[in-house]
Amino acid sequence: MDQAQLKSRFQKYFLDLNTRELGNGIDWSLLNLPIEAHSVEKGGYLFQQGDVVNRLYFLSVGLVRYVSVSDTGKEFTQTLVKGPRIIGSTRAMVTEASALFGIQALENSVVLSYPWKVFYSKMREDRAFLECYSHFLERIFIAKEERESAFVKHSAERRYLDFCADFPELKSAIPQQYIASYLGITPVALSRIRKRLQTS
Amino acid sequence: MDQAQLKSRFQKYFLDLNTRELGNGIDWSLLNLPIEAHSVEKGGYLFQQGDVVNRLYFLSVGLVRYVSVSDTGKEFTQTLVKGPRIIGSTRAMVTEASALFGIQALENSVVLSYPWKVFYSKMREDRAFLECYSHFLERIFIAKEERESAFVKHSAERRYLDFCADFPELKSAIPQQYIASYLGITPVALSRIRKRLQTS
DNA sequence: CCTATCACTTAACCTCGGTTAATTTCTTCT
DNA sequence: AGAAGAAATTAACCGAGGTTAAGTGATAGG
Repeated sequence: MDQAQLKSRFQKYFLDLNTRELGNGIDWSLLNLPIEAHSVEKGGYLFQQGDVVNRLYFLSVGLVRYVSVSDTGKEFTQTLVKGPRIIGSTRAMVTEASALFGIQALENSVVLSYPWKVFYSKMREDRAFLECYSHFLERIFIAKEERESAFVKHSAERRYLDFCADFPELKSAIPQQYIASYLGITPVALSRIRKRLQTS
Repeated sequence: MDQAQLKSRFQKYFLDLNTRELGNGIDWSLLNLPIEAHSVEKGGYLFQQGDVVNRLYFLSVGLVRYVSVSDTGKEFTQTLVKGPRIIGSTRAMVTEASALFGIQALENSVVLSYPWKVFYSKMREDRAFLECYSHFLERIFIAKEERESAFVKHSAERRYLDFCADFPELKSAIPQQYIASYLGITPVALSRIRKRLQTS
């Protein structure tokens, strides 16, 4: 696929970010910057926890999880995301610090990227872009707020039921160990919960 | 205190949000909107979990905690914040949904506020404001990313030690039960941890 | 100064989820 | 189809933290 096609994919998604035609005003001509394409095969990592990553990534097609590893070696899946969607670590990108989590592909995936600093310094001139970017940040923040709330307020069993309701298509598509890791428990514990549920 | 003074306090803080003189470009004259002042005494709530709150709040002076209550009645302290700082629920404000947490004052506090919709619809015209707002969103998102990471990666004991290092001034200023709630454990468990630490 | 209240500590017991390991089922590759 | 590897289940045991309740300080108001 050539640059023009990659860019139009990226831009099309960026526009879709907002229902209220905000994105339409963005002046993409500001941006003459080569876009990069990465393909990550199932099980592979786009980047690892601890890497310094200052690129803006766009998962064009595929499925990934954000995974962080604890002191004691336990894996926790922060998010599951299906393309097309913007992915990456806002923190690492903005602060140029090393990432607190890695991104692993659960299916063969295609990712596009721009270097954030350059991308942002070009686009920040554009009011429409800034408004889109704010909306994007609002959305990811809200998602985090909701996930945090669910985590703190509900039991693992309840979280599993919510997961099944929220992602019916993922329930059977991804290995149970990743679901467990998303729920913050071990595969063994999830297995126990599933048994408890089916016998009641 | 009169309107002019309240506004200048608010604006001064908004400018301080960014080290790189972003805020200086904001055209505050766009905003002729009465600011409201609330005083919340120690133990009182600015708003409760479940309330619909669509205002932008600014904690001018004081100390508050964001607290959410679980299914089973357990309290969890999401954040502790000391003024001057912008506070509130981005999610509730932006989506006009009911808040997932309440805000309780741990000291007598003074809070200023604008109605978000009106405030934003006036200020969004201003590129400098949008850039400031983006930076604000980045910052709160990054803080959440870091707290989530600490929660997932570290034990309660480690989180307590980190808390003491991060907020030495709060360690003795607020009741231990709130620290426990911030760590995601009960006061009893915190007491056990403290004992374990001092004997070793 | 005394009492009521609130915060903190300590102890006994319990529960949920973690750990390890053995067993079974599902995939995938030749 | 059959073998090898990965994923899921199950069981036995353990431990961190929850629960309840009793006891000890502290602080504040009368």
